[in-house]
Amino acid sequence: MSDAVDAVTAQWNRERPDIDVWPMGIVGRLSRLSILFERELKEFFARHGLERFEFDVLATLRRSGAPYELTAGALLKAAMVTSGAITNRIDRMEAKGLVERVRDGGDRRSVRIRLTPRGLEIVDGLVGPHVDNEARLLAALGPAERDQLAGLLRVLLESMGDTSLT
Amino acid sequence: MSDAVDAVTAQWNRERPDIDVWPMGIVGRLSRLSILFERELKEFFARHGLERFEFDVLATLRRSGAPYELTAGALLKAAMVTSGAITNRIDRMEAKGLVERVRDGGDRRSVRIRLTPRGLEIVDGLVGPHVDNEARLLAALGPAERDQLAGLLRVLLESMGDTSLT
DNA sequence: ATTGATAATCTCAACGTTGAGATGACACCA
DNA sequence: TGGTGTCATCTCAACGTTGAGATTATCAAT
Repeated sequence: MSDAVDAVTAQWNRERPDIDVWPMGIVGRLSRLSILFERELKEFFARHGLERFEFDVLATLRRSGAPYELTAGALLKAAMVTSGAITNRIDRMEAKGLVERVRDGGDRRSVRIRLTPRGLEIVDGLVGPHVDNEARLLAALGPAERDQLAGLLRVLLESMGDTSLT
Repeated sequence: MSDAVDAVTAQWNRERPDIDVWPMGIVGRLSRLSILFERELKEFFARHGLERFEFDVLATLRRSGAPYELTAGALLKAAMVTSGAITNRIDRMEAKGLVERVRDGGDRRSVRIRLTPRGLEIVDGLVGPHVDNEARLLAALGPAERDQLAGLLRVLLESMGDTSLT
């Protein structure tokens, strides 16, 4: 079988046989898959009345454990967005009652973002279905292939310096 | 070794041991890698005076072969963006003299976007270095691992229906 | 020929992100 | 205690994309 990227590399081989474009076989597929997955996830969360980024923030807070709060800085690192984006996201989620800003701590520069009872309830009810949905997207792979793929991606992520989030 | 996603799954296992979050090991890494790669590519093209999307359009036209022209529809499918985005991109690239719109064909609804001599020269000089740059990002993988990874990603891309571009 | 359905592109307002800079707070050293 | 550098967050204008609708063209059936 062949996919869209096979067509791309075949074209390059015909037009520029002097160049071995093998890296596109990985980078290109990674990029396209990421877009397609993102679309599916967006659709899934929309069906449950949530924006993609909202679940992302809720899940980051939830998995950090009680009392379910993190600084804005920790959230922006986890989401890989800029500080402006996180401020905006928290503003909107605070207005919807999903999280709240807490400012009592020792360092008054930092803000702690805390899950509200409503936010906790929503994320706890949705993690399971979300994982099931992701599993559906990966159904084409067998158990051994999943482990293999995860392992190869881990090697790359490490080589890019993507370690820890705290 | 471990990466940021290992930290995420470890947190979930502690907080919600009832849920097996293995799909995150793939979807999460794919997403993060895609963002990191995108940043690197953006930086690379900036060093060569190009926007990321500009190279994308130039390369799509170049690899289609002489006379290096495609419809706007073909370009938006290849780039996976909406029609509004492609119109905007072509507008700006036309203003910079990288491509030109040609409207003579049989179907007067469609517009053919053609590489200008300048656009052709730029893309032909940059494909090689671009591929080298991508290879650098993948240097952590050995030859056999690359093939394995490309193959696994192809399976997923096919299962998502991502075939052909024409 | 006329109608209706589909297709390809363009238009444009709404939206979210980026990136640079402002603000306020902390830490260290003199 | 004053000064300097760094840090965490917020502010905001610029920018690009989305998504819906408008426009113009083609095709099939009658």
